[in-house]
Amino acid sequence: MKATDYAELLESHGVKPTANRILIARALAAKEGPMTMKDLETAIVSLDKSSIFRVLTVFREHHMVHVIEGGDGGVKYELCLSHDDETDDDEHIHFYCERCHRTFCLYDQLMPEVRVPEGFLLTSANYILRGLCPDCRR
Amino acid sequence: MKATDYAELLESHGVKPTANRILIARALAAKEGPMTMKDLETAIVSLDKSSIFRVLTVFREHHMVHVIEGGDGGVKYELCLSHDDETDDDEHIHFYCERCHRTFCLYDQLMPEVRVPEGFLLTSANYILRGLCPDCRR
DNA sequence: GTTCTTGCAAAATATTTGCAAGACG
DNA sequence: CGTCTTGCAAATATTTTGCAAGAAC
Repeated sequence: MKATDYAELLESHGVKPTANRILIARALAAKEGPMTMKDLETAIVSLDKSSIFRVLTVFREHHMVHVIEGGDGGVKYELCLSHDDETDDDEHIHFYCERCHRTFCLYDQLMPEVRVPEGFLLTSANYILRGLCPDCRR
Repeated sequence: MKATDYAELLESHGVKPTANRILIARALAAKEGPMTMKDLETAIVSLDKSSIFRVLTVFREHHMVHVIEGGDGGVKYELCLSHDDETDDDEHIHFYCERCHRTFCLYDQLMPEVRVPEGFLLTSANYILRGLCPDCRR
């Protein structure tokens, strides 16, 4: 993907495409699987963590990223490739390995449909499995 | 539930039933919905947070509690009423309200079955929905 | 006495904000 | 100019550990 494509992705979510935001979107896209803030700090040394934090806050508000939690207490972010500014779609299940602390995307396992009780408004969901990955299991 | 019942619950998970552990199990059972460490610190002023932390660590290791994440980055704990020392069962879905920050238990929505890829070993799961609760929606 | 548990203090992490300077239009 | 964004520093919040005293067996 080119920088201009990221600019378009940002705009389609109603986010002004600044240089830093494109950088961060790019870094998120480059990595297979979700990233923590620390991952991003390591991947983009030129940016301060507060800048990363604030960009991620904007991304969250505009549903540019999926927020993944449930592994080890930390929050992870994954670029959302759909263009919806209101809700998170294209979400999938993750698997967190309790030994090596990696998070795997189970792309083919979409969020199971659930019945939300009367009156609740659903905007996003987070389904994470925990256990041991093939490498750590043996 | 009486204190002796909690002692039994602890023992059935292979945890020695000390006074503090029973206190914490009791506090977890008393509250509708999962609790954060802070909730527990507030509920049991007589205990130091490090003690609570370590008790929760023991509980986790012995699958005495479900670890709920995915609301606001914080970790929440919920007493696990089954007696299995190896895996978490009786898990259900939660709903986190992004405005009032409460977490609701959807007791009737059990964890949807998912197909775990070859080689992965599943020990627990965490499915949390996010959005607005009936009170905050209006 | 040996081992496990607890409380206090403090370290280590992680998240979030204030503020002034800079970029953008 | 006026508004939005950024970087640096610093404040908060949270989780985790060291260690000595106490309890359990």
